[in-house]
Amino acid sequence: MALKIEKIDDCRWRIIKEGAMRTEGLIFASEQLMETLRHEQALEQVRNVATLPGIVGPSIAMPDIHWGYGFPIGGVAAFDPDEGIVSPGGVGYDINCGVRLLRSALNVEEVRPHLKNLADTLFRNVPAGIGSKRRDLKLTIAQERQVLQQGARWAVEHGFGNEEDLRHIEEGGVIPGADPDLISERALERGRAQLGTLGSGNHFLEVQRVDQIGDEKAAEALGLYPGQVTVTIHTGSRGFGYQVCDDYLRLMLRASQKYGIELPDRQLCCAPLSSPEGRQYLAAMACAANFAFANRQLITSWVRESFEQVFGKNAAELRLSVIYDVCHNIAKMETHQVAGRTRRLCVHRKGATRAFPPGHPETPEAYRHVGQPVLIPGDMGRYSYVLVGTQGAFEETFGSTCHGAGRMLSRHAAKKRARGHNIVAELAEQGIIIRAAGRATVAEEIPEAYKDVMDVVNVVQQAGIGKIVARLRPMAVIKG
DNA sequence: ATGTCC
Repeated sequence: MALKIEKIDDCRWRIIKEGAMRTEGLIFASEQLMETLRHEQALEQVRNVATLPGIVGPSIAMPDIHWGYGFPIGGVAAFDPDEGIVSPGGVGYDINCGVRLLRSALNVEEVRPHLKNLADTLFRNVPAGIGSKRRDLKLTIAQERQVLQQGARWAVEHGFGNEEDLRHIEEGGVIPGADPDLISERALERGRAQLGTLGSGNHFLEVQRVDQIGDEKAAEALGLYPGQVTVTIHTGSRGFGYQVCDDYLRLMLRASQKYGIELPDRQLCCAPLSSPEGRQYLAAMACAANFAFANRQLITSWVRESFEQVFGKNAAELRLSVIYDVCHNIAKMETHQVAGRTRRLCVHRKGATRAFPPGHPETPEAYRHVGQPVLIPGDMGRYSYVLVGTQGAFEETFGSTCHGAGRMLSRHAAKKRARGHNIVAELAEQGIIIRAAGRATVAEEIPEAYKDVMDVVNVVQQAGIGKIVARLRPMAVIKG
């Protein structure tokens, strides 16, 4: 059935409510981005999400939306705790995939002469690639269970980082209510040697330089200035989160039947938030989210160590501090204002980033006057963006915004496009050093496979659901 | 995204 789509304004479109839809769809896109989306399955997925029980407000799509498992990637949907549901497909396989940004006291001129050495050292110290493991940190199951409950705090308490880091992570780096008893043996076994590894696909570790400032006041609050060197870590919960998602999809298929939930697509399988199955998923999901927070915290520690080795400077001189760490694949109970009423809601963000406004109590004190930092990676050839959350996002999108450039070519199409090209050499000509575990991953990740992230963040800023603070250019990229 | 199918 063809979707009925109408233009609201220069950056908003509505999927008109009809049939089994309980609410309308709201798409953030420019005219130009909408042209690329119009025939995408992803928009049907926005419509499908709108049929789910207890949805509050519209089924939302960000400008970087693309097709995902059940729910679109780049989607936001909020559900009432009594009438609504929670769905693993609304979070994604990589639970708490997220981005962490570190600033440094180094500038581009100081780093450039050591860049090759830095890339090699980072590549050696942070395992990358599918199935990558750390032989030096293989946890016992008992230790792993602690990680699942304590998240980034576990890493800090074991000598990897400091209390200051924890204050600059969404939720302080630990989601409450995690219950390791709800995790399968298989998930525990897969996760055991993967803590502190980067993974594959679009995950990366990048040394960058601050290229442009969009908002002086916010940049100053975040400690960013032109020519400064930063580091971005983009990874999630690895095979652990994948296995948790897989395990719970099975449970949710049964639960959907048990509670008589009609699904336009089996991949939307879910359970009422008020049911034992719904609560179990949230408690298991919290374990995977905490695994990912610990993962990014450990990698941060090895990034610091790598810089110390390469530059022969100590931590106090390098000042590699965490600006922020934010999730873009998660479902969380949050407090929002809906039609003038304060409500607790379960907000699913799948390929969407929390973007809380200035003054929000959950924004770290150092940033409270400017808004919560929002980290938007682009492709490895162009740039990434730092934004802050806005009141507009809080009112219109449950405090959410986009999460990246958005894939334009499938992985298969990207590999075809990359044929006959030496991507690593071509990027080296532009002064960007790539160190990758596998050639295939680099081909899948060619810059042309992605939309220009600038187009995406411009829509977000124009719509008022995010404010651009700075643009970051890649210098060295570690890939899976 | 993912020991890319236990």
